[in-house]
Amino acid sequence: MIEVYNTLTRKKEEFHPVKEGEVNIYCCGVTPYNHPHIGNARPFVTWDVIRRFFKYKGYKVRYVQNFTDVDDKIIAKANGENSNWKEISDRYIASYFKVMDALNVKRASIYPRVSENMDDIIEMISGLIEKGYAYKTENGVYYSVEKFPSYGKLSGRNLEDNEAGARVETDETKRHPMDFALWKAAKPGEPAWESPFGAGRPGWHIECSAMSLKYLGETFDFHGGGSDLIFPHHENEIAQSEAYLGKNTFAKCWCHNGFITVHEEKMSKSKNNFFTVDEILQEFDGEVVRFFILGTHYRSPLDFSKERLEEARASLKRLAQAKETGEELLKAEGNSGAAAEILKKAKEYFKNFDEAMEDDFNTAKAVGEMHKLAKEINIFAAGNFDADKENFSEVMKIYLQMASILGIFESAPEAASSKIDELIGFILDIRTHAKQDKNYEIADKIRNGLKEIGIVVEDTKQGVKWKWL
RNA sequence: GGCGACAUAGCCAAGUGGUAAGGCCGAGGUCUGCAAAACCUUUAUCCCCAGUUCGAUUCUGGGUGUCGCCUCCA
Repeated sequence: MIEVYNTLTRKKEEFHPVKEGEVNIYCCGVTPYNHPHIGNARPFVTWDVIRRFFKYKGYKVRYVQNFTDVDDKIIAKANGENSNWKEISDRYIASYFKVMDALNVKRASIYPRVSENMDDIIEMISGLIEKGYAYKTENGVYYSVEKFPSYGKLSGRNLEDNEAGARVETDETKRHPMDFALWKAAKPGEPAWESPFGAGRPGWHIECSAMSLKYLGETFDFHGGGSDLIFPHHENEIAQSEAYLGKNTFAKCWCHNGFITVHEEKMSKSKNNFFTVDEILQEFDGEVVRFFILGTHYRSPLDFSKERLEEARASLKRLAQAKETGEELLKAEGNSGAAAEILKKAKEYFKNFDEAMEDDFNTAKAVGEMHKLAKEINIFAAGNFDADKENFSEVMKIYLQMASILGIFESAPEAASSKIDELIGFILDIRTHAKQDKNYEIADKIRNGLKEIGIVVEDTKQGVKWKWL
């Protein structure tokens, strides 16, 4: 039984998939206006492990992560360096992928961008206006929070509380201070798209509602992101989506990770106390950074420092050493040492590991169980120059299964192979979910690209398969 | 001011109504010509007070402290 903490209900809930055998996840991605810092990376490493775990459990996982590629900060940055929003967002999206590859984060099923989903966003805004949840002003289109009675249910606020703390700067054209922009009317020097309510660009929150609906449907299993997104971003997403759909069937479970802090203070771009992943990678392996993040439960705060990273490195090294020791023992001649006892222990530790992961993805405990097995492997290897191969290779399989769920110790071929799997999955996904013919073209493009590097993709009744030429 | 989270060994970090996983550092040891590396052994009564209970670190109430959200933010 998998239990996951739901921010909406403030308790752990039993997981039951919306669709049998599938897990559908939407995680808010980045606004690409800068290189990702370690705090940005946390949710993606977290969800990467969650995805791996569900996959291990036999689920088909569809994971959608957006790029907010049209945004105030991107525009500001572009204007600052005499560039344009597209160039800026492409640059930092590339940087994002580079960093995620270094952290061994698997690619999402799809990375929708605001600029590529404008029609769906506009359609949703139109719907909200028609249903009376939104209104037009000279500045754009606003969502009327007073029309949505359960506004505040995720963050545990009510409109009065918010008013008390509302900032001084108010927009006179809004009906309520908490009303938020769905569409911002075009301004000189800013990119704009045509719409029935005038040229302009989307507000921040509507994109995630529109794109999650488009790629995951009306109800899906998990919606994730950093806990700073609870209010207002996710609160607003709920208001938009549920008002638009006319029912409260949006994300079933809301998951929020804690922050990475520096000297016990939240790391953020505005506080200028951040460390980009790039600069950390100068000194530490991506695997170490990943392991550092997994050493603490995802909902707890995690204080960043060089000392913590060094600790993570030492701890990870111990695990790596045990892997080598075990593998060497397997290669050794002979087949006499009895490994039945250690296999029994390995199974027990794996059960603990699995239960830890089932309990709100407790990676910190899971890592502890892996260490216990590492120690057993070391002790066993010290006393047996020739092991009972059959049982001991089972032990090592269990050990590597733990590693694979955590996403560590993946050799280059394994990583490449898993990347190919992702791409194939992506093709399959497009075929299943595509609305537009254009998407089939993309699938064919990927297929042809793979062929160029020697991989043949075949359609079968069981799905899409691949092999080396 | 409103809402919320957290408080476990030198450091980091799990966890449970019946006397506390794991890691790092330190100490001792094995091995080695010495050293290093590696491995083994070893280190706590859980912020304070009151209550519930046969029994609380774990539940309840109160305090203290730290952090976060309420403004862009993963």
